Amino acid sequence: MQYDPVGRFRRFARAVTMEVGALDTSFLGRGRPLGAARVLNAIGMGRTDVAEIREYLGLDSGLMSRLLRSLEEEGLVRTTPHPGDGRRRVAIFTEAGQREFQAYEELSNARASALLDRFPRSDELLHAMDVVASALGRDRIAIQEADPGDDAARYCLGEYYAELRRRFEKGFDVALSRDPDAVDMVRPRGVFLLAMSDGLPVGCVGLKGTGGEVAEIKRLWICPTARGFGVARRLMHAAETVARELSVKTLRLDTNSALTEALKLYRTSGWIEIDRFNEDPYPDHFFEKHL
Amino acid sequence: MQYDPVGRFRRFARAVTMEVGALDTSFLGRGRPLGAARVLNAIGMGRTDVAEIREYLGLDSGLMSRLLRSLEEEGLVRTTPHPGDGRRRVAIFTEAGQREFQAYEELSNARASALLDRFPRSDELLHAMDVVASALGRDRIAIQEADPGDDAARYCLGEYYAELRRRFEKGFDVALSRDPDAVDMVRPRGVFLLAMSDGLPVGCVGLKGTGGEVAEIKRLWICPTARGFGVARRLMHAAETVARELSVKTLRLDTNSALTEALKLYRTSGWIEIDRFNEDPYPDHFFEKHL
DNA sequence: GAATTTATCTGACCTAGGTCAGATAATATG
DNA sequence: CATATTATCTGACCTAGGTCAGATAAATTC
Repeated sequence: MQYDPVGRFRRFARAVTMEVGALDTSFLGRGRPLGAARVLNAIGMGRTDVAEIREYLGLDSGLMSRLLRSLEEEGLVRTTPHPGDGRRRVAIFTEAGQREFQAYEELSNARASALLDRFPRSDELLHAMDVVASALGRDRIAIQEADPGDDAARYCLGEYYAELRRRFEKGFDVALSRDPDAVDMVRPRGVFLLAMSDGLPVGCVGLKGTGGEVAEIKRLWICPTARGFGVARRLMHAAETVARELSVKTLRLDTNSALTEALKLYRTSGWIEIDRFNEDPYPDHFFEKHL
Repeated sequence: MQYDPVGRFRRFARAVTMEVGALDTSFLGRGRPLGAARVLNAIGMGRTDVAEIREYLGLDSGLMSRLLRSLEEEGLVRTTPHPGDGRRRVAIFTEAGQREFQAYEELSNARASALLDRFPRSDELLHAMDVVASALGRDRIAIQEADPGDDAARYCLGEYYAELRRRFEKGFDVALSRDPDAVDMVRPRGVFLLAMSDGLPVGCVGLKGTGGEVAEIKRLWICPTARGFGVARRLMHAAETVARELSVKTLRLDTNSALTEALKLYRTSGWIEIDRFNEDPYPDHFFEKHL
């Protein structure tokens, strides 16, 4: 039974603006107005180009200029001309700025931690927060290349194997499967792609190359909270683009009929079902696509 | 596997301040500063006492005064002296004010609706929002009396029956159970209590009286998203308080061993297990408490 | 009944945030 | 090369939000 969806959504909005708003305005508390703190934070997040910060924070150029100046006067930031374009400027932290940013980070982490500690069933709460954040941030999910050995990549692979164990009737043991060597999923042989939603990995796919004209798609996984937003399609598309760059002419993949969403995706995006091409015990469907 | 809880929480905070912040500042859009709109909204939510609004919005008395004045000048609000206390003032809507508040409500509803419509699996999203809102709003859950025929009460009872169907081995059919007459759960014979979390009912309990010195506790239910916050204990405590007001000396209840949390609650709050006192097919445990 | 407390109002003042119209210099376009 | 366009900066100006010190009047306490 649905008890007034709009009312429930608005209750949610009220609850978070009360609690989380406090987390946002907590940028106060170090004797600096919110605007300056936000710029400091944007720089800390790796945005150095002034125009980029300005666009990200939605600021007027005049205001932006003044905020940067105040941070410079505090000795937290230095601005230098952009190497390739003399009109632009880039902002970088001084050592004091780096320390100040770290102080904000620790303050934010401590608050978040304290808030989480207050709740029983915090894993359920975190899962709910993931669902909400993935939904609200669906338009900001970005595809990026990663090393298959990175923490984020290993996290995705771990979740992927866990899901196979749950969904395959006989379970899943990665040792029995043909586990591709990591080097086959690193350029120039292949690539490993992650879908990142504001810092959280929510999907992955591997392109396992051989150095020749045939390569294989492996390990396509989307976090349950990020399904339905077209992330799989974007990951596959990005993998195909890399394959073309690496002069691959034919892509192959195998999958299991328990993975119904994946099967549907392959069938609606130009893949053609072919005969079994390996002796892996888990797959029962095989596909091919010419680039 | 937990991928950095604090990071996940902060990702959530960023996502909602982006999306939901827009919903908050949407109080703009009718040519009125946020402060005035928030006061208008507070009045619309039933807060008429000026001091009460001031405290709710956390405003300085000077600012509050000016905001009220501006709403008066717009012809949206009238202030009159408080009937019982000449220092206080109460703010009430004029007809134009009522219309303006309605306009804000419709605007907010439309935005919420549009935002929800963008998502597939919106029931999953709403459930996640309920989990988050219940957790963040746990300190604002209020117990109130209600008529067992109200929408909110019927919603709780419906969820309660659905849960029994799921949890009892043989299912549950309310027609086979001794369904108390509604009048037994209305004063002066008994009472029906709801736990409300910012407008959403998240729990209930019935006190079914006979007019005599013995009464029964029925229909204790807590919404899954609100469990672990002590709501059941508060509901039971409130029901006992009403029972004492109604001169009840002995409380009884029956329950089923599938409802483990309830059993645990009764055993740790002064209830004593007694022999079966009715022929209802579902319960297998019976308790009594002397007030 | 005098002294204190409480709720509201008023005027003076301040800061943060934001807009707008040029100025300046570098780059892109014809 | 002349002419746009772009990124930033500067000064002038404005509004919203908020603080503070009294003023006023009603209620409470002694």
